[in-house]
Amino acid sequence: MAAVDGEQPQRSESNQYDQPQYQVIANDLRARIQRRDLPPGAQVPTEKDLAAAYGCSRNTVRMALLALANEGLISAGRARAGRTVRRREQFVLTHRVEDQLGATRLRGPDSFGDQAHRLGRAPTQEIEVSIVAAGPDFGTRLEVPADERLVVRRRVRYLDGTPSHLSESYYPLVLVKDTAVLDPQEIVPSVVPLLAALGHRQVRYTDEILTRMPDPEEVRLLEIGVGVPVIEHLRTGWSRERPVRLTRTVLPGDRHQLRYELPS
Amino acid sequence: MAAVDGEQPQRSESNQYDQPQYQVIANDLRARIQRRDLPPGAQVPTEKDLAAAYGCSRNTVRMALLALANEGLISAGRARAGRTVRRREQFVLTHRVEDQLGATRLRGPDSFGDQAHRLGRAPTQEIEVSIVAAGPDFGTRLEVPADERLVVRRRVRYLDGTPSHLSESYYPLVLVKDTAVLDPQEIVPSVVPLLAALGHRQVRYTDEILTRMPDPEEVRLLEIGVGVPVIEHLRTGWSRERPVRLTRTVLPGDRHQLRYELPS
DNA sequence: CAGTGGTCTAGACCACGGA
DNA sequence: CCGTGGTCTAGACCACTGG
Repeated sequence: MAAVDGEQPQRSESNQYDQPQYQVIANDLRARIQRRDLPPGAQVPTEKDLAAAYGCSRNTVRMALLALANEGLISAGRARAGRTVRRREQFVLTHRVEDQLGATRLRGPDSFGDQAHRLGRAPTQEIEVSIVAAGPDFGTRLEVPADERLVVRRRVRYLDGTPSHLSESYYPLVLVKDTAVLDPQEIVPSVVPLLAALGHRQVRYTDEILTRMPDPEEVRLLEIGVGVPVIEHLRTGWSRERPVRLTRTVLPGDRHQLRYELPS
Repeated sequence: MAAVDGEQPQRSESNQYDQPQYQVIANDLRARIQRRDLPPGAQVPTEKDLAAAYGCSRNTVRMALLALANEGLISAGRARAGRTVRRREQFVLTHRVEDQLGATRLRGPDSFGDQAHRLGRAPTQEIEVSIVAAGPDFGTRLEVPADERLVVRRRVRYLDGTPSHLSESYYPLVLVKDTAVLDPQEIVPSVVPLLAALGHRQVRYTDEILTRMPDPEEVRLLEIGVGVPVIEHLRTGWSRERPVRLTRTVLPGDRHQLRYELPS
């Protein structure tokens, strides 16, 4: 069945709807996964076997498998271990916002440690503090010029040694100069009361939530699999006068969800 | 440079960090895009030209380009039109939640029409009503058995004729039997006051936000490009006694974001 | 060590869309 | 029309990993 000479590579053979063969294979495998014929954790047949089963070349099978991997349904192969059907949401970390009974008790993504402990998992983190120019995106949100200097506290958080998520907080340098914010240590209880003591009490905030595919840096830092998107969560905190902090959290989509609990 | 006989396919030639060639090419192109050497909307060089430029086969170039497409950075090719650098967020639809000054004025994703008009764009929708079994996921959230029957109002919304997003609302059939909820028309002002009139006033709700890659059905319905993840937004509405509604919204990640504005 | 998936080649034909 | 990307083949070598 080569593309040699006068032999068309069977379009419309078992394929009345003129779909490429690799998509037919992908659809078939996808259906087998969804009807639990191939349950989560199961071995996907080897590329060679699939090629034999569907009567096509290994590359065609690979196109199907890569498509499924990009949909997040199966893992990439690891040599002798082969591919497996991906397990759904092993450890979902919930980022909760509550507003209970008039008492505005709000817990944001920073309750990470609490939740980890409640799940019986050991949270660790690496903190890195630096000073950067705001740039257009962050400058707009913090209402400062693009060349304004910001303190950024970047943390990679881990659960039981496995990367969980990335969280960066930005503060205008003028607001936090000569404070513990510049110290690359955990600030207890958190930066919010520290800002309040400096006269910048946070009275409201805005959350923006987007999704996109991770960049290679994030893939490396957070050990994100093929076909797994991330949630980007931007929280801008405001005092009565101005925005005082911006937190950017990047969450691998297969291990996290956000949750808001609110009165109607 | 084939894999013929005694000739290793140049590992470690211009490549001291032992990265596959297609990743080197992808990294190079990614850098050119990020530094606006290839600005949004620009033509990506043809596969043939890239193969010549990098001295490799077209398939290797294709692997690099497919990787970039899966990251959402470039479009798929359309014959003579070639590939282009994808434009960022053409029309971002904001789903806002506000809670202002004690007066709990909350606007959810259902303010779609309002926002569309404010943006000067024409919203349309297709509504489809059916009755389904709850299943485990929806059953748990609505606190009903998995075989409980639910009314589902499914709508595909469009802006200026272009698919915007998918929104499905689920109601236990026993709560809404013989009401307008079963009528596949827009309910004015909305279902929430209708439920309230039936004795199921919504007093709080829970939002769950996840991200994943779209399934082929969603790709087709919403015309989602390669490498674009979706946001799945689940809102469970509660009366004083029980959950009364569940809304599931699927938003293509390249055209939407969620936004919450809350007091601290 | 045997076999897996990852990478890569050098071809081929096709549908499609811009000029 | 002609060149583009989409699909497909039939090979090859390699790194890695499980038994």
